[in-house]
Amino acid sequence: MRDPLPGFPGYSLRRAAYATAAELATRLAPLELRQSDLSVLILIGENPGVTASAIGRQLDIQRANMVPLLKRLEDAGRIGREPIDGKSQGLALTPVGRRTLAKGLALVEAFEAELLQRIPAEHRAHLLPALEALWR
Amino acid sequence: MRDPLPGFPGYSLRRAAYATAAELATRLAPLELRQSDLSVLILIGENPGVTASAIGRQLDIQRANMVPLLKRLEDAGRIGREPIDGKSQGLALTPVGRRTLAKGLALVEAFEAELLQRIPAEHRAHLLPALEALWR
DNA sequence: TACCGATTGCTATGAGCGATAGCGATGTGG
DNA sequence: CCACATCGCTATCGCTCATAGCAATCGGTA
Repeated sequence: MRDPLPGFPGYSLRRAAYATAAELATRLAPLELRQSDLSVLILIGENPGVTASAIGRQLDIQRANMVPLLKRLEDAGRIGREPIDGKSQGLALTPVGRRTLAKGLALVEAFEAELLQRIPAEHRAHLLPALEALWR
Repeated sequence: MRDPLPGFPGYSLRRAAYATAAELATRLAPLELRQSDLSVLILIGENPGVTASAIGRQLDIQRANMVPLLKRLEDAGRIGREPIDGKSQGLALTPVGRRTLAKGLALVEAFEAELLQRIPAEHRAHLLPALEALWR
């Protein structure tokens, strides 16, 4: 079948993103961890005491959408909240959260390394800079 | 805030894909055309008489999800169906569909060219081959 | 100090895309 | 001829993201 779509960088970008996201999700599933959960855990781990709003801004997740995400992490005993003042709360990992983060991070790092391996060597180093130019 | 995520190619890939998809969707909106609609129109335009199943296989869209998509295109008078045999139907563009395709395609090609321009010249040519290695 | 605009966390809701399970009808190869 | 694959379809669900609105609180300024 004639199909000009793969020749479009934007189309290939979306297909590649979907394919890799689906594969990562499969690998994270045994940990009962979504990609969004993990990215939030990573940020909380690196920045103990951050607020939900600050994380949302960093990851471009709307405040409204942080609510169920954080509730899920809290219900799983992975994060704790501590009031900073009357309206803000600082987030931190629990011991369980730290273990989950360690497992998830190891998994992701292995996966990311695999992705790079799939790319022909001569193109490999160019991917990240090219991608960053598209969204940062 | 400390944020190691952009250093992961997979993460940057998803962010870049989302950002560009959102921008393209905005540009297609005035045509009342979704990206999935346009990709299907493109394939039908290039392959008059194809079946819904064949398009779904090519684009990795489940048969079940092709149904509302094609119904939308048909309701908008953009495609027509003609029975091939008792269970298959060939799809073709209507004159309206051809016009829509031409507009959408022009828009997409301009957008894709813009995307490439955003990428520093030394990385530009490497993006497509690197992406294709990740999903094809 | 009193006030007003900005911020925070939240509820409710909808759109878009994708997935699965199952169904009746039909085509096709052994 | 018949078993099996395929086709188009219904129904339904999950995930991600979006918007609108709300009460409470914070912070800078008059």
